[in-house]
Amino acid sequence: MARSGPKLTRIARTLGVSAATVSNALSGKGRVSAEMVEKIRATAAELGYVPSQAGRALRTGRTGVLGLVLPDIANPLFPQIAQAIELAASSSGYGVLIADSRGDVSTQTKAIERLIDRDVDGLVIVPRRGTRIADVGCPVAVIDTPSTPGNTVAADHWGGGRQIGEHLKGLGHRRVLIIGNNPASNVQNDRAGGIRSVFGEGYHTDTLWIEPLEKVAGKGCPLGLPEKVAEGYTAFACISDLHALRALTELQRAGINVPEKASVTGFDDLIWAPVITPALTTARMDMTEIAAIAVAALVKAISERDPSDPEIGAPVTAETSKVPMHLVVRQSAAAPPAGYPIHTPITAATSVTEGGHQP
Amino acid sequence: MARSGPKLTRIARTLGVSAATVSNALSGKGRVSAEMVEKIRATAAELGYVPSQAGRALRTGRTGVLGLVLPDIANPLFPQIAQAIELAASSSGYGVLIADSRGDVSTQTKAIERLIDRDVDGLVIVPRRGTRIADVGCPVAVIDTPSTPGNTVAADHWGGGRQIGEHLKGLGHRRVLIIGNNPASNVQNDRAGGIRSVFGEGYHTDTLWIEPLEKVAGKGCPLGLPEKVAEGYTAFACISDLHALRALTELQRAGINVPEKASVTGFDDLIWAPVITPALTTARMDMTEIAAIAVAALVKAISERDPSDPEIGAPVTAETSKVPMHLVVRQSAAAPPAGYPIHTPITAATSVTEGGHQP
DNA sequence: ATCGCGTGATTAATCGTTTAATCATGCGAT
DNA sequence: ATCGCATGATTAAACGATTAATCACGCGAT
Repeated sequence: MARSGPKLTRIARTLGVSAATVSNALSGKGRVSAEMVEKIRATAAELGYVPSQAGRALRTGRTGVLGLVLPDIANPLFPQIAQAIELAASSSGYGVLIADSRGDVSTQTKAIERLIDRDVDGLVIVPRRGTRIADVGCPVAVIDTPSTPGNTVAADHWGGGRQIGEHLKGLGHRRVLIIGNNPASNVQNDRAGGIRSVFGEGYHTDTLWIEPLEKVAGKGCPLGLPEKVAEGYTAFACISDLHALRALTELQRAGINVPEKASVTGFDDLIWAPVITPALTTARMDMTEIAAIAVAALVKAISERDPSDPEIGAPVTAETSKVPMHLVVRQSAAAPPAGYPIHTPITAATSVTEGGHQP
Repeated sequence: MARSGPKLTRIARTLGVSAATVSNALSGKGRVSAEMVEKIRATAAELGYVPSQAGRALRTGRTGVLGLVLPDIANPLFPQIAQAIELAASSSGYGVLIADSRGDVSTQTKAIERLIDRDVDGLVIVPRRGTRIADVGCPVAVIDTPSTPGNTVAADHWGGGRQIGEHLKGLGHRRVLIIGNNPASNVQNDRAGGIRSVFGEGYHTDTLWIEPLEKVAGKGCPLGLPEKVAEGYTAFACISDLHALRALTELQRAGINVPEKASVTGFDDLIWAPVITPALTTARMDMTEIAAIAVAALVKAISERDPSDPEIGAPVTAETSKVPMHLVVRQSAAAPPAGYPIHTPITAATSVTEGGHQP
């Protein structure tokens, strides 16, 4: 779209100088007298001049656009990510081009290619489960989990898991069921691992993976949580608010009140977490921070890229970094019910058996 | 980012022809012999040639990029919209640049400007509540509700409301409470209106707007639904799944089982609607269809735009169209409890006052 | 007086593609 | 034999900005 706005030469002509001078003045690069700069700035503003990205891109090889690739754009966490990235990018003067890589890995690859073909200056990729991003020809920042090797920016999912775990432990829970979707996801594994890590001797944790279960029982099938309660589980630590919601409604439906009879926690602090009853206790990642780091790394890589004419491969990458998660305590997790430790495990942790009695 | 790929001239040189011929062959525009076209196609493919968007954009004034402006990117419906638009756009050869207009109207205006400044060929805008989009200098498709005047593509929210209403009425409900967020939203108003429209004489509906309520009672406050049940309401028709979720958890928590003692319906079919207990009955809009229409209209407007050199104003627009919604029947709505019609309204008006007694 | 140099601004080339205008050529019709 | 014309390909001029190279000029130092 050729914007209506005036061109560079228009300003130049208006002031009787050359286009080069105007360009220099506006970018502060060449040698231009202070007063000239002032005059040019003024008329540029007055005329509402906006440089043509196309012209600039052609000359400089920079489009000022970042690509954002998402594993499944329909992911409920997506809004947070996109919003944060867009904000960070636009305040650094970059635009954000999106691409959905729904479906399999090949779709992800194609999405990346589409973006590259559109000459993005860099990419932010939230990879599909277990995907490793191949070297594309431009700077890439991957948002996944710190345990993923290489150029990754991520929330400290493991640490978040620990926080949830500590919280539950502090409340007095000894038997907790971790509920996740798929163990192939690095993020989910880290979260689950973090939770498990705080429950040592004398405690018991088990993990329920939904996807495999649904393979046999059908999509949207009951998770069998009331039975778990009967088995002595008092807390359900879900790897995502989505699962927490599912668990919570299933329990309440069965007359098992949350948090009186069972505690439920989530992850991500999705938009509805605060408004359900009981409001959900969860762990949130600091997307603003993550996005800021990812974009900053990208911008840095992009600007450093220029000198190296030979753009062979050289997928400049963001540094690895780890952003802490925040525990959001609300009402869905509380102390386990009074007469609870009927089913305490016998084995390894005898101590356990002792510890968890009486009201 | 100057892609590694070969330039147009590279192909030209390889075959010993001029760049113009290659361009013509690839675009099928000028006069090129069939065999030449074939040869050029072949080597282009072989060399992995991808045209430079920058070069093309500069010459043609077309960037091949559409802008997507969202009222609140954090809106849970956003993923569906973005995904659908991206798909439609990319299969028409367009890229999608996003901009978040969170916050007030002025932010929305700025977001639009940012996009325009980046030379998008067209815009898809999901406006903030009650916003009217000013004439920007490029084709615009607005996704809102059919009752919004001018160039709009939208789901038939009113019709969706009617479907929900009919469903509830068919189930035997006579007193239904409509729950929405804010009456200033065209979409919400239409949905509510559609629901109301099916309940005539002998029925009673009332509407609860959450936002005003929270102004005084605080965010996340209880909606007081158990009291409403006591007043004789048997169905809660929520304007969004978000509200439905809130209603459902509040009711279940109070021991009012859904759908046995009260029915709950939503709108939008958000991702978790099928997995909660009971699974949510809701009305879904056909985003794929809506996106396809919006993008098609935009693409048409863009291509027709060229001849008209004078690009003064002329905000070419999408035609108004209305896409039907789909009722998704699941478990959260059923017939009202047996001994229920104690409180059946007598006359339209008085009924209200009377209606609200006895448990 | 001249050389050198710093300053402020201009020239001109370039990025890669498109496209109107031009040119060369061969062939059928007058 | 020549004119006209269709065909196939080439030339060259944009598009709008950036930037290396160049230029004009005045001033202080030799």
